[in-house]
Amino acid sequence: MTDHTPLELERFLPYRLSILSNRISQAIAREYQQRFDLTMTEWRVIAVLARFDGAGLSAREVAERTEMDKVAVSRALARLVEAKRVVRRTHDGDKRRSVLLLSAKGWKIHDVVAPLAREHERELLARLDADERRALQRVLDKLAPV
Amino acid sequence: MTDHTPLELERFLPYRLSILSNRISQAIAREYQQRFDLTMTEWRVIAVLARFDGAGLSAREVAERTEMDKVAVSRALARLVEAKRVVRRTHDGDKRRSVLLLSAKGWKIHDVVAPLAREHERELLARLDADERRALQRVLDKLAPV
DNA sequence: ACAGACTAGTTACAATTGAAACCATTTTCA
DNA sequence: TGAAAATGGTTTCAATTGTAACTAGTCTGT
Repeated sequence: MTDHTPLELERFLPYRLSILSNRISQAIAREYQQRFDLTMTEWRVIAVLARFDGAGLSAREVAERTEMDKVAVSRALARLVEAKRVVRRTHDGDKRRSVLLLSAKGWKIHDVVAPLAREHERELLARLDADERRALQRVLDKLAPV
Repeated sequence: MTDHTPLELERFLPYRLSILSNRISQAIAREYQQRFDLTMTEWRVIAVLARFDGAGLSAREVAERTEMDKVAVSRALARLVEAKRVVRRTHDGDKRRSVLLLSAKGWKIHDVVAPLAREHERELLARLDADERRALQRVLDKLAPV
């Protein structure tokens, strides 16, 4: 008799995390997707460019920061530049590298979506008490160190 | 002067969850994908069929339980049935519905992958102390109620 | 009994994605 | 120096996925 002990999916951590994460990302994405015709990948690119404002990140750095692969980033950037949401110049001193900055248009989107995303996060966290919030933060630090 | 307060991605909950969840799922998936030529979708189908052993779930019920959409499930099932890892019969009394059961082959895979997945989970949770584990559980219950 | 609404599941087609190959440039080091 | 390796980024092609439309079967209300 072999051991058929099944996975209790509804308690299995990787599964629950995946469900939770999908639900949350989807909820936020729905809003900005139709409102700005923005994919999640594109939004993340905008978010890092805003976060490292003035740094003139390269595509590779954006990829690192977002943990997305470079092809995805390259494509997102192509669309963003095309839509004039991001300005792309060439690095002086290294002609391979691009220098990326949000345009006014890009900032405008950021300034709407970022508060919206924060609001969403706040609503989520409101379901937890202070202890639980702290614990969650600590757990994330331990499980997914940057 | 507009408010450019950027999102601090590295502290933003939805983002962190998404990174964490992807890392974990990928880590487990890598193992069974090459070892059994099994996609994540297929593995989840196997997992629920194992979990509700004997119930003879329909495709729709599998879709509900896995929170995947019915087309994805339909395709996963097509491959699983083709590979004789799942047996599909027709429900008596409702010829639309299928009745799904793991075959011996399917169980064999389950009996390797399930412990492997559990082991992975255990390693993850080992990084947390008892309090943190409890807190995580509670937080998940609150944020993603079944 | 049977028309219309509904449900289970599949198929077809377009859009998205992933892997590998690719180009241009820069770095390394013999 | 300059040949080989490495890096930033894009392109290409195939595989995966999402949406909508579809088939087949069941249920509902008259």
